Amino acid sequence: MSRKVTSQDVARAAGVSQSAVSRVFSGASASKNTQAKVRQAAADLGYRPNVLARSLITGQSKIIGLVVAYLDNQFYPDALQRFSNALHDLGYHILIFTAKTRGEGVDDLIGRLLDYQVDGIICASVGVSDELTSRVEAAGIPMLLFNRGQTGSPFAQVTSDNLSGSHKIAEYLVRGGHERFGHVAGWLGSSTGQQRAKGFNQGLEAHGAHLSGQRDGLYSREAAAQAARELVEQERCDALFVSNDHMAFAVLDELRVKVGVKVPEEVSVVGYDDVPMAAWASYDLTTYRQPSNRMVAAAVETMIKLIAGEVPETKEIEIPGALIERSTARWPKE
Amino acid sequence: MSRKVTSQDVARAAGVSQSAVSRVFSGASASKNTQAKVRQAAADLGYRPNVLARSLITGQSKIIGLVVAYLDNQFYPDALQRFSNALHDLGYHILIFTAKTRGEGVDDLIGRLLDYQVDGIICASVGVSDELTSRVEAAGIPMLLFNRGQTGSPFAQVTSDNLSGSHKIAEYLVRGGHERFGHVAGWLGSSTGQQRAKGFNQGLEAHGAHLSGQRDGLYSREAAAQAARELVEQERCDALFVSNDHMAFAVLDELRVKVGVKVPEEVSVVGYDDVPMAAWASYDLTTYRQPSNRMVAAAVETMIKLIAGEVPETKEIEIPGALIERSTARWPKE
DNA sequence: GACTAATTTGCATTCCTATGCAAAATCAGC
DNA sequence: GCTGATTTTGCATAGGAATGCAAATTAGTC
Repeated sequence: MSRKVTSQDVARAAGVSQSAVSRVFSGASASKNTQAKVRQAAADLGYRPNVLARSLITGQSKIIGLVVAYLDNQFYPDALQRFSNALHDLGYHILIFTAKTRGEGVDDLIGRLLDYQVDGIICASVGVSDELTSRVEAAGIPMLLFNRGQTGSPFAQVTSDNLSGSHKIAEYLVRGGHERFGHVAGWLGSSTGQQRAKGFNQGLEAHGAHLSGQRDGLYSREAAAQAARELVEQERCDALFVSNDHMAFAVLDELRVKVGVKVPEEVSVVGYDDVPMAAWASYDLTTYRQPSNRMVAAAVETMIKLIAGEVPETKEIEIPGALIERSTARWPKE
Repeated sequence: MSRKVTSQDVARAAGVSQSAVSRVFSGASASKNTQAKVRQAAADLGYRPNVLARSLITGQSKIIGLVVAYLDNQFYPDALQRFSNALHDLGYHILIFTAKTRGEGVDDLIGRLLDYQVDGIICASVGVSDELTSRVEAAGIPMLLFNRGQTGSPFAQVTSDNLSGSHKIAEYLVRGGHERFGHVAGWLGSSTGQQRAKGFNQGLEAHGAHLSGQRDGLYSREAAAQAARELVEQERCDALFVSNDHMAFAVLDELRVKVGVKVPEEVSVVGYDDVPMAAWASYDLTTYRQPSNRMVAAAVETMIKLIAGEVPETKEIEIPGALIERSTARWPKE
């Protein structure tokens, strides 16, 4: 409709030059007088600076690309919300891309992100191919992996203490007096999945126990439910560590309702993440908390530094979590 | 790092003019020969058009602003995912804004959206003030309300059949042989909340029943749980309609675990939305399906039309849902 | 009031791509 | 091979805002 109002229009109305208008809105020096005139004229005309034009010249779009998968896992909408708030407070905005759950097509997504001259890219739980890695590096765009590591990757990463966390879970289950331990892993093609499996294993060994069975739950409800059933029925496990809460809920549904075993009397189940839903009375899931607030804060802080060209002291940030005792696993008797 | 590769660079490398490069990438006419040369040079240099510069001149940013609240209600991440996929397929991208759960500050958000020259704005479950309405209208940016109506609003809107849906729920509960009906409303300051309350009421009346009590659940778990408890303990309701699944889960948790009543033997609970979680075995919630796939499809289609300057035949689109019988409400005996 | 230092201002240019226009090249037809 | 029609190409400019530079204005000092 009404043609766009430009800084030219404001300049004319205020009786100053276009540069003056620009200076007022970009916070550069300007006299009180000009400030007032320009602000007034801008308000009258309904002028707002065109961010796209601005970024063309400053080279800063103030846009962060966020690639996210697994939105059905409550951990991610929750993190998204936090990212959104934190970044908006810093004047950044989020261009969002949802990746297919298994990471194909990510390369294409990121190409499109680069087209938008994003100032940085955050990949939540999404891996990046080598080819893409070099393209992003060549473009000189900071990138950060969230809740996902990648060995040999040049990018920053923020995760929880997957290794020690699952170690502690193993310990907890051993102390709970269980006998046969099973693990419903996250997708073992992901570093996070691998780390948690490794930590759990090491934790068991460290306490003289061992794994009776492990299945890949692929971060999917169906696969996890199936895996749990097998571990209980075939391997006769009485303690299950499920690699994230999202799958753990499926496991609980399967065991309680379909298989018909009592949790935790017959089988203990421990998750990982402590998403809000884990505290809901119907599940009341014993789990390991990934502090998403602190993870997001760290990720944002790091990203801002990277954008500013600083080299953060440490590229791989690990936020410590904590075991949350609830009612799906037998409590150790002290 | 390496300075950005521009169309100039490609032109030089390919031995053609900058305009030629532009034409190749924007699909305008160009000879086979030039096409090949340019494509080759672009590939060598790793050139990709700068979308921001392009949109500056075309006036189309290919960005859609999406304002979303209540991300803890699974309905919205789910919808977000669908929006993302649908819009990406059409070459659009999403700038996402999360609104505080009660809608203050939305005006500010949308101002920032406008700064980015978005081609359109979708507000999911978020109301818009009158002042903002006129600003958006003045800017000539198409806007669409998703899962939220607004009387007298000039904007397009896509909702489910809230009125007839909750009417059917009332009917279902009456036929189930219940005696005292309670309603845990959505936030009654929202049109959706009002409509569902109204439909439920009318449905009861139409079958000779009436409402024994209603509380505002404010779309929050805590408020809903409290409301349900009151309706059961004080109003002795044996049938509850909860205005969305998100609250219904809280109600089930409260009633089963905290209050200790049997669902559906003592109290029936029906939700609204049919989010994926409603089908999970632990809840197995009887509810009314809002077909988010069709709602999103309709929203996207309408938005594209609006952007193209077409006037859609109908501004208020209502997608019919369906009652999903599960196990939290007594089944009517035919 | 004169003279220097410090601010403020405007001019002109830049960021990168798309596009109207005119010139150049290609094609078609005889 | 020539003419006219059509396509391809390059030139120049636009789109909106930021910024280096120099000119103009103001403030500061004695």
